[in-house]
Amino acid sequence: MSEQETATKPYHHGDLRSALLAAAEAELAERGIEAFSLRAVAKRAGVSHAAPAHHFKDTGGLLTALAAEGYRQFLAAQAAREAAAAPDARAQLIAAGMGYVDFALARTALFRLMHASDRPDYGTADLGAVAKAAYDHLSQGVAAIRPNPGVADVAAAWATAHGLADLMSSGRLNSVSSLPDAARDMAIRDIIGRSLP
Amino acid sequence: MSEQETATKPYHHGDLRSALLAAAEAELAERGIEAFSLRAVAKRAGVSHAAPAHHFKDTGGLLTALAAEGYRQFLAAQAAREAAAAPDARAQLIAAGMGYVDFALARTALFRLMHASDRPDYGTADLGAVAKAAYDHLSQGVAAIRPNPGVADVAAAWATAHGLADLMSSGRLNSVSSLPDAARDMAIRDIIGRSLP
DNA sequence: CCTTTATCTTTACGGTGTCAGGATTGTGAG
DNA sequence: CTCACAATCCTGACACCGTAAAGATAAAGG
Repeated sequence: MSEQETATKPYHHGDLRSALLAAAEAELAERGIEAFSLRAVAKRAGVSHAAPAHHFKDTGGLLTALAAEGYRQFLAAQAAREAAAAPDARAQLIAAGMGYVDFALARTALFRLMHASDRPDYGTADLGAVAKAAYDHLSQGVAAIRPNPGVADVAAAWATAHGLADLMSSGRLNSVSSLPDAARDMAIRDIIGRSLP
Repeated sequence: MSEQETATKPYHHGDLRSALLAAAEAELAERGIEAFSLRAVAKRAGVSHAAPAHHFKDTGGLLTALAAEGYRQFLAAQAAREAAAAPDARAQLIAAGMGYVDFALARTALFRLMHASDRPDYGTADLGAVAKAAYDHLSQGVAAIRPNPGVADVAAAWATAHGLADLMSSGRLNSVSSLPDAARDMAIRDIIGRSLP
C-alpha cells in the first residue's frame, strides 16, 4: 500500500522454506512439541498462517522435514566426536555414543522431536533414509568391535547411549549433566563402556 | 427427554472421575499424546465436554492425575518382578529393571505420558511424590549392591533400563522385543546386568 | 420438606489446522 | 519487450479444540 518504506517486506520471502524450519525449531524449543503451533511458526517467520502449506503440505510435513534435518546433524555430532577420538574400534564406538549425548543436550528440541514424537512420518523416503543411516552407523560400530554381534550387544550399546541422552536432555539425570565438562565426559565414557562386549 | 428407556444415562454419572481416567488412557493409546483431545475423552465417557473440569481443573490436571496413577502401576510392575526373583540384591535390581521394561511394553501410552511429555505437572504434590518414590526405589536398589555408589553407577543402571524400555516400547528395538518371552527376558537380564558395578 | 452443595450441561469466546480461492511476483517463450 | 504461465504468498472460511461462565439437575443434610 505505501511505498515510502524502502525495505518493506517483499511479497516473496526468498528463502521461506529454511526460514520456516528455523522458526519451527525455535518454537519447538520455546513452547515444546505439545504446544507447537503452525500459526505461531508462520507468525515468527513474518508470513501468513497458510504460507507453510505450499512448502510443507501440512504440520506433519514440516515436522518430518525438521526431523530429517535433525538426523543429519545427529550423525554429524557423532562424526565430530569420532574424529577427535583414538582410531581403534572401541574408542570410535564410545565416541559415537558421546556424540549421541552431545546432540541430545545441544539440540534438545530436535532430539525430542526425533525420539519422543509420533508426528514426523518415518514412511517418508527422506526421513526414513536418514533414520536408517543412523541405525546402521551404530550397528556397524558394534560389529567393528565384535564381528557377528548378538542382538544383546547392539541393543545394550544403543539402549545405554539413548537412555543417557533421553534422561539427561530432559533434566532427570542432573547428577551427571551438572558435572564439569571433563568429569561429565569421563562418566559418560565409563557408562557407555560398561555396555560394550 | 424420554422415559421409555429404563437405563438412560442418569444426570450424575456415579464414578466419573475414574471413568475419565480410563477413557483418557484409552484415548492416549489410540490417538497418541499429540492428538489427545479432552473433548474426545468426555465423549468416550458419555458426558459433556465440560464435565471433566469439575474433577480435574483442566487438561493438564487430568494428565497429571493419570501420570500419577501410572507411577503407582510402574512401581507395582517392578515389585511383581522382584517378588519372583532371587532375594539377593543384584537379582532384585535386575528384576526391577525387568519390571521397568514390562511396564513400558504393557502400558505404553502411560509410559510415554510419564517420560516423553511435559504436560503432567511434577510440581503437584501427588505426582511429585510418586515420581520421587520411583527414583528412590532405583537408587536404593543400586546402593544395596554397592554402598555409597558413584553417580555413574546409578546413572548406568537407570539409563540402561530406561533406554531399553523407551526403545522397545516405541518399536525401535524389534530385534529384542520380537524374541520369544524366555529369550527376551534373558537378553534383557543380560543387558541390564552389564550396566551394574 | 426444603435449603445447600455437588455434579453435569449449555452457551460462548478465542485459538488452531486445513482447505478454497484470490493476489502478487518471478520466468521464459515469442 | 511483452505477456501468459507458474510459483509463491495472502485472505477468508470451516470444523474442532480448551476453557470459562452461568444454568439445570440430583444428592445430602438440616
